[in-house]
Amino acid sequence: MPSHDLSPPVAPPVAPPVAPRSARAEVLAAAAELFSRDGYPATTTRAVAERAGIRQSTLYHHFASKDDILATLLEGIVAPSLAYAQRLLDTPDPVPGARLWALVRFDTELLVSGLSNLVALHQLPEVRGERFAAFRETRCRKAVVYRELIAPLEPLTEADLRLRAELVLGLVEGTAAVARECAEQDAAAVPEAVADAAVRLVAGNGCPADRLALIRSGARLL
Amino acid sequence: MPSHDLSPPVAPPVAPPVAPRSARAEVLAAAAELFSRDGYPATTTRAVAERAGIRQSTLYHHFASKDDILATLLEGIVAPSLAYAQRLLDTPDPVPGARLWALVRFDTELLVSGLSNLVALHQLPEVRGERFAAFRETRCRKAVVYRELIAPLEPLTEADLRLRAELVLGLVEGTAAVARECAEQDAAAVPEAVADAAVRLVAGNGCPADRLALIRSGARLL
DNA sequence: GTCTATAAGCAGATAGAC
DNA sequence: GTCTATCTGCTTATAGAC
Repeated sequence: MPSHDLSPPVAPPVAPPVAPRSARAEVLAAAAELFSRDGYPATTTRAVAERAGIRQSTLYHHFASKDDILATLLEGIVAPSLAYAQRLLDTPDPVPGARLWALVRFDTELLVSGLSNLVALHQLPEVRGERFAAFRETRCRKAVVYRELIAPLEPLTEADLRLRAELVLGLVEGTAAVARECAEQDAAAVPEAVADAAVRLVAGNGCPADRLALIRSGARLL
Repeated sequence: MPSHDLSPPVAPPVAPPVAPRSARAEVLAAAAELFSRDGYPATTTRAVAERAGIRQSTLYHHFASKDDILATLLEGIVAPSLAYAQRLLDTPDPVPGARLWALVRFDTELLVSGLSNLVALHQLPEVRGERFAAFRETRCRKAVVYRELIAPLEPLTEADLRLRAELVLGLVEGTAAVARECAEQDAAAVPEAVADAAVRLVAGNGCPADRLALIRSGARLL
């Protein structure tokens, strides 16, 4: 006898509209929000658990420690940035400065999109530990990419090149926190403004508006 | 009988070569160092007291709370910056951009001279409390000064002006932490490099090297 | 003003039942 | 995998002698 009437008359359950995040993902999301808002040391594992809808002790089935949560978060956030940066290195510059513009825009967008304070953590004392070596390593590689993108644009000594790359990084990271405050502003405009500023900052002989427009259009090809 | 042989044959004790800092000053110095190095929440009052050469409980004879120490520190650091900024506002620009250059240089020097992380604290969650309202207020006034120094340099909309001022602030604050890492670099050169970068960043039509040299020399008159 | 002693609470992490 | 219960240690801050 066919069992066709045992099959449900309605459509079988499909994925709910909101993705059914695993408990682990729920914890990461909660931690990202709280670490950003209140800072890492000030956020208790109890608060993270509560927001994730589980008990404090259950955290330790998914993560070895509080540090482990932070490290996972940081690595996951920095990874796309580095991937994009590496891709840019393999692409020729359509217009001189276009790749730099694109990378700064990408990074700033990453930072302002909800996790600004989190990425700003790279300069926090907590991240000095062994557990975060991989994260710091990634940040160093970012600095190298910036140097390689800037080098063809300006005749600079090695020291000046390093310095200017660090200035761009400082601008990106320093602006992230700032951007959150000015929520009044069109938040979408901030990453592009930072990218413009970075290009002007790097250009020793100035970067007039028309050349900047050229760079912007070149960056759209990347 | 004269007691002349009771008086010491050597010179009477004079003030020791290192200034005899009061206990309060000692605490502030210790806290500045530790808050900068390890972060505010991670620094215990015990550690501050130990470094200051007193017991933990004795702190509370000089300060009402741990927050009180931080607030005192922050206000003391930001005050000279604001004083200098206000003075600049009362002085005409010898060369367009000279005042901006001078202020950025001053602020960056303040930040890199040992207390970088401390000033970077302004964007930390801890400083959101009522106790730190005065500090936040000061920072806002700094932003206003930057706007007023930038406004005469470029024809900008109100929104763009605000944005560019925030970018300069972000650059200054973001670079501070960075500068510490590159101790290899001539640390003295960093503030001037940041000032150069700020001027280039602001200039919409570019700032060639010769004009920058002019600005630098103009800033020396301030 | 500095000390000893201690209060009162909360942190991160673990044990073990279900 | 999630829970309840709890351990252990450390935190800021206070009380009160000297």
